[in-house]
Amino acid sequence: MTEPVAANDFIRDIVRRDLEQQTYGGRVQTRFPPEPNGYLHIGHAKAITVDFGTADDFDGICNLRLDDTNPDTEETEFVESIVADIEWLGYRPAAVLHASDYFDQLYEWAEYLIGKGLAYVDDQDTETISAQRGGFGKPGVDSPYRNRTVAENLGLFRRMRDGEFADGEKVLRAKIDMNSENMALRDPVMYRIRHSHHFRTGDRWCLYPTYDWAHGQSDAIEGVTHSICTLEFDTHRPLYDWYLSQLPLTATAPKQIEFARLEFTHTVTSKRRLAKLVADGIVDGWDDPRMPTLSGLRRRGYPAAAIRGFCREIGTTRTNSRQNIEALEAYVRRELNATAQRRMAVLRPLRLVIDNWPTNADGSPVTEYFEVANNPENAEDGTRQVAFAGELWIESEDFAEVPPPKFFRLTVGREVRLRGAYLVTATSVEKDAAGEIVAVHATYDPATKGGDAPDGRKVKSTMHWVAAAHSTPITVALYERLFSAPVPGETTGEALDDLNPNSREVLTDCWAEASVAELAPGSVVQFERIGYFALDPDRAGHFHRTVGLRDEWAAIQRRQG
RNA sequence: UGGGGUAUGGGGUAAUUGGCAGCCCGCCGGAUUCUGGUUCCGUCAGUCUAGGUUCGAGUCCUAGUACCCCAGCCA
Repeated sequence: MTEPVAANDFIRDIVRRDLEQQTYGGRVQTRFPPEPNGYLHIGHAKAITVDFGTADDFDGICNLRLDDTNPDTEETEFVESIVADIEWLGYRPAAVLHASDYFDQLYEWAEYLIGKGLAYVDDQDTETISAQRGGFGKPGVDSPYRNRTVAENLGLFRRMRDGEFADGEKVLRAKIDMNSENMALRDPVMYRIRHSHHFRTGDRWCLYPTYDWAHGQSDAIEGVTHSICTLEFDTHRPLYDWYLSQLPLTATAPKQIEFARLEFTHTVTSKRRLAKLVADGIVDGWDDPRMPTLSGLRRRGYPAAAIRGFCREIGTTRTNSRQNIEALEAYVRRELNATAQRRMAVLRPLRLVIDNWPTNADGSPVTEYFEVANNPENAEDGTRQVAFAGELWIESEDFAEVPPPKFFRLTVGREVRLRGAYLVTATSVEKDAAGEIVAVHATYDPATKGGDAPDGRKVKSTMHWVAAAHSTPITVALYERLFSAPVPGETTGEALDDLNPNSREVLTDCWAEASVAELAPGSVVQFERIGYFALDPDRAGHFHRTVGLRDEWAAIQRRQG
């Protein structure tokens, strides 16, 4: 699939203008700044394509910066997965950096602000500070500690750093405006005391900067020009700018730009809630193929190019929206149709017996081999040999004793094509004591070898099949969507109660043509007329359903009610 | 409740900055097809509301409405 040209969006307009006006001396630098407290998900894919894509388009650079300012939630495991997922998506950071690299500089700047009388140590607890902050439309009140002297603040702040106080006993606050209509400006907390082990800095610090105090300053230290983030930080921009304007910076300060995050129907994209699915054992881990994490989608066979193409396609805006998950799936199909090899497999087998199939001199059934294209969309993928014999498996839904309207497939008296092999006509059904069909009997027309009738007669259906004696058993995890509701638990924030009980369904009595044994682990194939399936990297013969084919027959049945 | 942000077909997203509302997905219909897949052609359908300015408004003005974000020592 050719990658579409990058959309013209408002972020690129801003960058273009800064380039024209030489705001940053012709430089463009962005950053992708996830907190390493979970795995990256499809929502992050959007941010990644925007951050890296914008830099790429203007010959700039984009760093990965792990925003590791909260030691209680962050782990090395998450850093490693983040690095791997970005690479898988097709981007390479100019550098892998950490906010914790700047703890010393941040501390120094905090003392600088204290020196300017712009920060103070507050002895009150969270609840008190929160109450004093006021509310929407209600002004805050000054902390009784707001007017401590510089010397006193400095002394206290150093003692905070030196570990003389317990968690929560004191905080450092910026002295801005307790009456601001922007809540972010009502003396925000810059540092809190946490006697916690940090996965990188260990026990060196018991003082940790908050997001607001760390983020813009980290951008400035790295030389970021355009700091692209999501919409919820919009009201933080004045604070972002305030900090930078108070510091002794020599270069032009970076610019925060916000855009709408990516959300999907039927999909949770909140790290907190994804973490809960993992913790509750509802999924097998962050990379469970049903998860919307990049590692989950990868295991499930979603091509990175499809995700990239989708993110480009939907553009970058400030409008909150929710994408239909089907739209992403359409991109996956488009990509896979061009790249996935075709194989035949039968998921719900029904025995088809060709009564006039010849036997060898010794009485054993004849085996015939047909050459079948690996991908009709791409001749370079070549062909393979598929065995055919008188006992076959066909899809049970491809036979109907009493055919419904518009049913083109096999029924007694009807001729259909077995793909690449012969035209066959069903003659009778065989039932067990309970009346269930256990086999269908048919005759084949030897003149239709390869699937074409010399007299030019047409059949309405071409079906897939597997020769019983030349097939290999496989298991297939269907992975219907994890949430049946379009917007799972959005209003309550907790409700994961619309979990789809069928999301884990695994079919075991499945047969595929023998050649699937040669498939590379992790590769994605199209089982013809069924869908795309990814071979599990660690379990031979186990397939994850990536996405189904567009299903015209299902649509017809729906229309018929 | 104060502030900030956003509104274009069923879902997304454009519109040369006041000049024919375009594109993608979907839906529906048709053609092709050894996958009821793919491909191709076609149809349906939109500027949040009410006023105003203008030869002309998605775009400008006025007044409303709806939705999202902010009162963590999370990010």
